[in-house]
Amino acid sequence: MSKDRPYSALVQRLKTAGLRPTRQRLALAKLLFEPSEGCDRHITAEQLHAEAVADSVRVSLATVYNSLHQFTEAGLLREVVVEPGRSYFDTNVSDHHHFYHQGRGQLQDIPGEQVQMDSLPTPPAGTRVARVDVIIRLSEDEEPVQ
Amino acid sequence: MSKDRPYSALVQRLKTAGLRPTRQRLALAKLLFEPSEGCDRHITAEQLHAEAVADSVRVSLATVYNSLHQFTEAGLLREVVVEPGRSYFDTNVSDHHHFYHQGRGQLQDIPGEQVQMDSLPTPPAGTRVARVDVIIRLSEDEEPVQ
DNA sequence: ATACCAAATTAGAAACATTCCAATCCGTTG
DNA sequence: CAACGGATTGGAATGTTTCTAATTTGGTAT
Repeated sequence: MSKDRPYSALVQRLKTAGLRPTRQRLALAKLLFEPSEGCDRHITAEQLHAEAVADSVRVSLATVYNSLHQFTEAGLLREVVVEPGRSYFDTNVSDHHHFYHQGRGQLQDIPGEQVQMDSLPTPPAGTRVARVDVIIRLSEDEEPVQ
Repeated sequence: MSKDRPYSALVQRLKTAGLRPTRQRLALAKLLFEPSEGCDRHITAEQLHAEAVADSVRVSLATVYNSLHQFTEAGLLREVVVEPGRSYFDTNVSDHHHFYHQGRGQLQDIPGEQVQMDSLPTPPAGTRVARVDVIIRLSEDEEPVQ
């Protein structure tokens, strides 16, 4: 009777998104969203696959890719593109932006309200704004505080 | 005596950047910067290579990649990453941002002054801002003007 | 329960952009 | 014009992502 209790929230989340709560999707969702619900992760497909394998979850890389894209389409994840040849998936889907630490290859969230734009251009005719991405690219500071 | 006249500006541009004005680099620079000096191009390595080949320039894809990166390091180009797995190179190196037409896979410049930010977060300790990229992602407007 | 169907998963191949490599070529300098 | 170092080259290698066709699975109707 308590069989699916610990997963019920995740199961519901998947069902609501129109995704069958399969063993693999559930395990991936657990890894993505549970470490602590407020904690925002920026993870690649390969990394998530490695985590799953390390956690003894039997899941193929293809399924990880499929799931990440399905989660993204469902609004459970957000895809972040900051470097060529690799996609990051962000568990934070609220309105926010990113620091990108070139060199470390590391992403960090910036709460939406910390970036205020007081003017945006109007989109070209026949189009509408789907999203605004602000990426603040960081370098190592070569003159540390003395 | 007028042997290198038509190229002198480009030759100078390469030399100033510390790049030997080889046949290949000159031809690529011509394709990139000459179509009309004010016109801003967003081009991939493959596209530039195709243009070169179409223009009977004998140059390998490896050299196109090398040159694009060297031009970028020299500040003659700017690399723009908007979709995973492909890099665009922008001939406009002034302060500006981009519309990205998802679907068409097409970039369009936004003059710097059309995006005004009245607050930016301070970068984490030990880092400094290398660049701020604003990408306005556009979708097809599903309800056109009637 | 059981059978069924559609959806999901899988391993491996394929695709794709990009980088690497070692051999050759070419610009520049003396 | 010789020689040196940088540039170019084709092809192989890399890394990520997508595709494919076969198999497995979850949900539903029986």
